[in-house]
Amino acid sequence: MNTDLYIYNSLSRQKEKFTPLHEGFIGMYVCGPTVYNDVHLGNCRTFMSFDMIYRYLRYLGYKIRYVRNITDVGHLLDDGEDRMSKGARIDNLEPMEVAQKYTNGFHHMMKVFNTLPPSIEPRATGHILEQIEMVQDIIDHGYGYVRNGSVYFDTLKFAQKTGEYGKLSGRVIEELIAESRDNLKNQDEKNHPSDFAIWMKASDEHLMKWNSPWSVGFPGWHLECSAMSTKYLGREFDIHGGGNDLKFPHHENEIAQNMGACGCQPARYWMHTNMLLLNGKKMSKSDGNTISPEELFTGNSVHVTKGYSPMVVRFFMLQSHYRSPNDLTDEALQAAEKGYKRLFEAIKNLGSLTSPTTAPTPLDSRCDEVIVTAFEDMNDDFNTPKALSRLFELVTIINSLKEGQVPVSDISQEGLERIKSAFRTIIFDIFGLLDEADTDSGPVDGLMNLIIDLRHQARNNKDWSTSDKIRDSLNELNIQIKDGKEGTSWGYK
RNA sequence: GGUCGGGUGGCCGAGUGGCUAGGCAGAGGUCUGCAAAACCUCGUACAGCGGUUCAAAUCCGCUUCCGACCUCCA
Repeated sequence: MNTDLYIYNSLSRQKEKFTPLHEGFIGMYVCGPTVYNDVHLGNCRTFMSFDMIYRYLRYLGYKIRYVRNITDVGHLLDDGEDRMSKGARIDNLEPMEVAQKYTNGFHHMMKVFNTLPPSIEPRATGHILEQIEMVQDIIDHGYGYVRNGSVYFDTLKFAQKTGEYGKLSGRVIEELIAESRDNLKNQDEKNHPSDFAIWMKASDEHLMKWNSPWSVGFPGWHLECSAMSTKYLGREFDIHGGGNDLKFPHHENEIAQNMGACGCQPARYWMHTNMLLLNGKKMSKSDGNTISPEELFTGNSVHVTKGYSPMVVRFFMLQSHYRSPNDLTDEALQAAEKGYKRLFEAIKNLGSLTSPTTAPTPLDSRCDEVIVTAFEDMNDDFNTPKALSRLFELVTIINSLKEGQVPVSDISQEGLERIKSAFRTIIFDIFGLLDEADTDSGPVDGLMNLIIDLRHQARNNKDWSTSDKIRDSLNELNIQIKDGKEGTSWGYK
């Protein structure tokens, strides 16, 4: 078995063997949400992807410091207004009240999707000092200049000296230079159009502002990630992640800031998740092509015919690779829902299986091979759809054993235990799925056993009208009766 | 316009020079009192046009369509 992990590195545009900076330890930084609005479903995909990655790295035995920030300042709109301030103005709230409200909502949604909390979740407003220090470092190294109280990053100088600007996003600095010839005159304070603010002087009516050596103002958006990743993970760390729409300018500028301040490329592996589409198009509020997590759960949207549970959504996302675009459609969700239920039904069946066989069997080796392959798929840049397909190969075997199409003695008890263990590890620990049907407690099981028993008696008496009435009435209640070789079981449809 | 990534069967979605992806839907069958469930079998596929090759969905070129970024965005 190939136990090396390969990760697609956006910087090199190829899969690379993963080697951490410090053996056994991983530092991972993921760009978190801007908390000025309810969390976007596409955002959820990104964080679920990195949750799966975090979980898999943990499974591999690494000790991980997973840092995911909360952006609560510095994110400018077209008109120059800060997102937080705008949210505050609209809702008539303190900026921090807005941040708290949507942070709470974000945390709730992350919990609903069963993502693990990061090790550290720093806020931009809690790290103003670190950001000011970084601006100073950048100025000291000659890559920042001050204009009217604002500080800009000198991309041209940085590009010429290091040759690094544009590497991640594929931008060519010569083109940026060429562009500048036309635009230079219109540039207010900047030397070059691609220069970006690392500190901005605040206007009087600006709500969120701090003292600095240059002005009363606020940090540029790209700066927080540079400052906080450096603070918690060091100048160099292993993995930096985010949505691929952040590649430029955000991540490109982050690299420039880190290099400008400390002289080194911050992350060894840059990982980018792809977009979530809705009906083949990008989600967009303005043209109505959008759906919120809540609407998806309740079915209260023109885009879906019914609600889909958080775990079905998570399963749906696992069915595509994190680097591929994923098209959310009602039909695809229905398919995912059935697949999810089939998988968890098999897990239930697996739990009830025991075998009298003690010696290894051919079926044992076949299953072992499938399991090994599933982990190899995960080692190949976290290929969850492929690993999932292996699991479904086992689902068929499990069901055959359960229903007697294949004698249970064909597999050994130890072989069964290995499948159980692999399922636990992959489905629950790595994929982060939960059994949503597993909420029954109290009298329901007892009642169902009683009903099934009565139906069994009716069937023995060939009283088909009674037995069918029980079956059909339960069916109307969304309870499905399953007559198997080993007796009758039931489940929610 | 520039940069990057895509177009795979009815739907979603892996694969990336010769070898079954998988899920859902469909057809036939086994089982069943009848069904359902489960299992078995089956089908149609690689956007189009050229080229390279013994061999291409996979590599190259062109065309076309879609998405992301270039301006706030996961």
